[in-house]
Amino acid sequence: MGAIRALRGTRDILPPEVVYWQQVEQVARGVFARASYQEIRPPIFEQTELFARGIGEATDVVGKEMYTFSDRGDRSITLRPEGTAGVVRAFIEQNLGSQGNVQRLWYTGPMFRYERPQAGRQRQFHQVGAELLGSGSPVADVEVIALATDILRELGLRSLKLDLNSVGNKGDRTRYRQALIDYLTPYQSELDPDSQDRLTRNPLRILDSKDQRTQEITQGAPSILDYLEPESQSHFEQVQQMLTDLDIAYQINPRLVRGLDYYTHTAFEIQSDDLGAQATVCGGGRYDGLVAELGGKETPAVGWAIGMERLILLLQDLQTQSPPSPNFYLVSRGDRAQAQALVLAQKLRYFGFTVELDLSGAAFGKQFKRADRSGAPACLIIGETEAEQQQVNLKWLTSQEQETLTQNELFSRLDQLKAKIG
RNA sequence: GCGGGCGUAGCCAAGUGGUUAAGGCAGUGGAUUGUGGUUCCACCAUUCGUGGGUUCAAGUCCCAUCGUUCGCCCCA
Repeated sequence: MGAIRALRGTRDILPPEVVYWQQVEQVARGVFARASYQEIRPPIFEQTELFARGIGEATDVVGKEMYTFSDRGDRSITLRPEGTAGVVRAFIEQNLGSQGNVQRLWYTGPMFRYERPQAGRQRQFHQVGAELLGSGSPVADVEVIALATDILRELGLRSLKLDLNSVGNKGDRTRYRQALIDYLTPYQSELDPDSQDRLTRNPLRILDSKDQRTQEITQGAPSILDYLEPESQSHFEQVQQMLTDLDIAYQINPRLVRGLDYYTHTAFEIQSDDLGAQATVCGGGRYDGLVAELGGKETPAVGWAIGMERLILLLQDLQTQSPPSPNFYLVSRGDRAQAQALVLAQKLRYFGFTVELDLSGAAFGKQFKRADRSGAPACLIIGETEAEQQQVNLKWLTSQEQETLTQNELFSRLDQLKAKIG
């Protein structure tokens, strides 16, 4: 009947689900705070150029998934498809690295990609991300990976696996790329069509093709790990050693390739078997070239992003959370009584209680039913009689005990009630 | 962008071409006109996502479209 619906790939996150989102945000905030990471909030849209240059013109994200439009001033604008480019732009523009010091930043918010929606994949989706700018040390890589594993572990998620790889520096990758092309070319006609396409454009991505024949062929392909310069190799080895020191389990996956062009050296993904095709909960790595690519000083950096929707799917399987119950449910009937109930509610709130006010004016029986459902341990009742006498009935919903006091008496006992309600 | 499944009330659903579209949860009213969590009764879809078609007859078959879901793709 002409009702307007949410756009495809967007959805309303309703209060029962928001509880999980708040849980994730709270845990993430705590982990970040303890590691001295500070929150940054860059804009949701940026010049298209930022993403084109940062993520890479040849990537699918830039090539066919961005929400790009012209604004009224004829600027080409893009809704951010990921968080790193905006953070790096801010880092450069605001001179956050001016003293050569390390910046530890985190962010959360919506991202936008024009894709076919499926479970764990929306057009508007949300990420929490961490970025450590200004350190090329393998310690930084591991610090950052540990943030992600800490958040996931604190949320109670087990049975996630961490895949680790090194994609080396630019030179390493150029040499490996050539080796891979040399290896694959004789098999060209046997590869799946997508992979044939990539052979010249982006051969590394052929490694994570799901096509069976392509997988068989790549089984015998050279490994990037054999093409790392000694320095890259040493970096990778130190990362592994430190992960082991921290008891963070990982497996090396030389076929792990990230889809965004800016990654160098360490690349990692955290995956779950319970998410179907969209198994990656967290992905990230080192991106030493990006700051310079976007016009800043040469600055090493490493970071990751967690997909909130996917994480919350896992969390909902694991535990049940309900929206919080109020301390008091306020039952009232009649104009004067309702007005007094409102005043009472406010005073209780100022004292720190959570209070839900029944606005229905319905029969007491109905209001009690709702009081019960609200989960409040106690309700306060003001009817015509109480209103006249400035009284209130305090009823404990568990024991059915009820007493009548004056409203002033109630206020004088708030400390005592606080102790009782907790 | 490609391929398959699905779309019945706020939610979960039965219904496989034949007259009045099960049931449950939630909701509303009442038994109980100022006291809940149990119980009982009543009410709650002129209509099956939307539009068209086939048929004497369509929720049921066909086409289109929108949405959703699974896979490809992509990625968090």
